[in-house]
Order: sequence, then C-alpha cells, then structure tokens
Amino acid sequence: MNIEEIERGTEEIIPQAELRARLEKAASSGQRLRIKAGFDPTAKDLHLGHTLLLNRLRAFQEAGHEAIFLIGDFTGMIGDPTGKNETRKPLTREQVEENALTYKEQVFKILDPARTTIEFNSRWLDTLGTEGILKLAAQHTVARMMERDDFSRRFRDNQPIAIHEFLYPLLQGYDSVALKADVELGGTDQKFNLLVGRQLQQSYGQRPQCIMTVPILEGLDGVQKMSKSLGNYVSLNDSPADMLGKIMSISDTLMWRYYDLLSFRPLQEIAELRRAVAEGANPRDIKLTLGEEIVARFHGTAAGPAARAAFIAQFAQGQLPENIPEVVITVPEAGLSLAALLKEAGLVGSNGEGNRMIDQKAVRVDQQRVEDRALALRPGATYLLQVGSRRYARATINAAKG
RNA sequence: GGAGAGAUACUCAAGUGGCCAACGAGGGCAGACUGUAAAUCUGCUGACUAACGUCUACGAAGGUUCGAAUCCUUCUCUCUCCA
Repeated sequence: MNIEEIERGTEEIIPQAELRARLEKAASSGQRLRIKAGFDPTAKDLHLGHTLLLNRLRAFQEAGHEAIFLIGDFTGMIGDPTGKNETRKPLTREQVEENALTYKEQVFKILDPARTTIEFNSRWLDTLGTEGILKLAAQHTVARMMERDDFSRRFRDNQPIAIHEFLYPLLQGYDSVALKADVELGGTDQKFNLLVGRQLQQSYGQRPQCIMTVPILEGLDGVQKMSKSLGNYVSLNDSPADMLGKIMSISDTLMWRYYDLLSFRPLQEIAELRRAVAEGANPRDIKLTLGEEIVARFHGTAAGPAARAAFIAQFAQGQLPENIPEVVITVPEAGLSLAALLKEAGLVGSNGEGNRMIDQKAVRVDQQRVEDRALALRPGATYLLQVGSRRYARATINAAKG
C-alpha cells in the first residue's frame, strides 16, 4: 500500500495519524475501509472539479478499499448552503433523480465499478421521521452551527438563513452514521460538514470517521471555483475538442495548478516540465500535453493525441475545424439580412447581436471578413459562416418556393 | 404581535416624475496584440428595424398623470430593532 498515493493532492487530513494507522491496520488484516464521498445531484453533469474527489476515491480503491459513492438525492432537495451567499433553490424529486442517473454514467470513467457501492441517502432519510430529526437536531447547537463561516457571514450581512439549512450538515453527518463510514472525502468547503459527521458518529456510538479534504479546483477564469453555474467549467461530457480547447484557454499560472491537481503524472515529472518552461520551452506545448492527458482519460487513449493534432491544425496552422455543424436555411422571398442568417444558423442570439458582430469585424463568410451589414448571400449555395474564432456553421441557403 | 428599512438588467450598484433601455464597476462577447494564452488597449453588451422609430423591462397587481423605475393603494418576499 502506498500512503503517498492516497494522500496526494489533499488539502487536509483529520486526524492524519489516525488515518495512517487505520490504513496500515487494514492492510495487515485485509479489512476494507468504507470510504464515503457524497455528491449533491444539483448539476446534470460532473466537471473536472468533481474529479479531484473521484481521483482520491480511486486511490483508495487501488489500495483495496471500498468506495461509497453517495448520491444525496434527499439532501439535494434541500440544497447545501455551503459557500453560497443565499439560500439555494430546492430541487424537485424528479430533477434529483434525473441528475442522479447521469452521475452514475459518469463516475465510472474514473472509479472501479467492482469496488464501488452507489447509495442514495433517501434510503434512510426518507424514513427518519420527525422524531429522528428532532433527536438528530438535539445533537448540535445553534452557536456551533454559526461557527460555520458562510452562516456567520450571511448572518452578519443580514442575508436570510432558513432553518432547514441548519439541518443540511446534520443530515449529511447522519449519512456517515447510516453508512458507518471510516473515511469521508470532501472539498475544503465541506470541512465543517465532515466534522459534524465525526461528531454525530460519536453521539451515535460509532468510531468517528477520518476526514480528508481536497482543494477546490479553480475554474477556467483562475479566480472563482469551477462550477457549472459560473460557466467556467470543463464538463466530463465535453467533446474532446472542447475539453482541450478549454484547457488551452487557461492562463499559464493556472496550468501549473491544474497539473498539480489533475494530472496523474508523478510529481517529479511535473517538476521537470516546470524546469523545461523556465529554460525556454513554450508553455503552450506543455499545456497541450496536459490537455491531451485529460482528454485521453475521459475519451479513451486514442482521443488525446487526436485532439491535440486537431487543435494544432485549427489554431496553430489556421485550418478549419472538423465537424462544422451543417444547417439548411430557407430564405423567404423578401430575403434575409446577413445578421438574420447568422441567427438562423445558430451563431448569434439575435439580429441585433449579428449586426454588432459584423460591426466588430467578427464575421467571416467563406473565410473572408465581412464588414458590410447589407451583404447578400445568394440562395442555392453553401457558405461557411464564422463568428469570432470559435463559432462555425456551414449553411446551405435555399430560396423559398412560392 | 409592534416599529422601521429594503426589492433595479448575469452580479454588485446609481437613479426619487420627462434628458432612462436605465450612471458606474465586475462578468460576458468581439477586435488589436498573441500561444484560441494570460496581461494590456479598444468597442459592444434587451428585442424588432437599413434607419426614424416601436415594443418589452426597474419584486407583483392596480391607480394618479400628457408622461412613472421614480408618486399613491394593495399584495409578495427579505432585513433590522422591540416583544
């Protein structure tokens, strides 16, 4: 067993000595530890930020332990208030179930199915009942709840805090009781909730879990955390080209952070890459290597080099991308302005935006820049439409038949 | 239960009868420069329109007015203080 591999990329382990002792004991006795990681099915698909946790889970699996992938279908209907400035909108049961399904499909891109148990916390929370809730709520005080940074901050800033939000950490902690978790993983923003789990297990007569936190991955902007709602994320469902493109758009500084947190390369190898850049290697190429590794992880080993080659062809050599969407546009007799065509082709959201893009020299037709709003495209032909450097469409224009 | 404050576009935030499609900042998009970098500079950022202009939008619904984000009424939601 390799403790370094398990602890790699973690932010904090509480208590570290105990975790190591448990791991060693388990290794010698052949016991499988129960490693819990909970996911709130609030988003439809997972992004790279989630994978930090999955990578840790996988590391535990490789050491022979059991990963419990907990889908918070019940708690998802509350919405974890962590890190939010405001109360989250609750999800309906249908939404939660739909999202949970897509989760299942995605996690096995990283996890080993043979050593994974998928759980839904509605299994025990549905039947907890009012009495159970009261008993649970009696285990914690308002003062301790207010220790949590986002609660105290919201309170101080006169932001509303609903009572049910206090229940969230308790229910999450109760999950650990129900699952008899040995270790729970979470982002650093989960530390409070994870600690509540420790305390609750003790209250319910169990050995408290060890907790392990992983850093919050910064999004593509390099400032805010990666999240779907901020739009700065790389989805595991993104196409290879998108995935690589998004990684290429990050800053050089952020690239190293991504290397540290996302790459599976040995730390020594990463240090060598840093040295290469310091000695004059183009950071772009190093970034491509990172992107290639990530693409290969989620789309298969062949996809990585393919995406890299396509990227170089399109952006370094200025060739057209593959897979340009094809659209057929039927033009009414009165004709359509170029802006309207762009809208029909799905490249801009409105005619006004289309005209703005033309004014801003962002529009190309058949690779020729267009600055004239009144340019008319003749029906009966196919044109390559382009807005900016990323939006392409091949539009076949037909005249309406009278 | 009582008293007071507040709700403005993706976010923060100015505007207290016409000059408001709404100052400013952030974000986003585009252009220049590049490595699709980052940083920087410039422009744009409700819809329809070639344009004049029209429509929709300042928590919701009514009302006053030639004219309302702005005034009045009711409602919804939030916060503060007191109980």
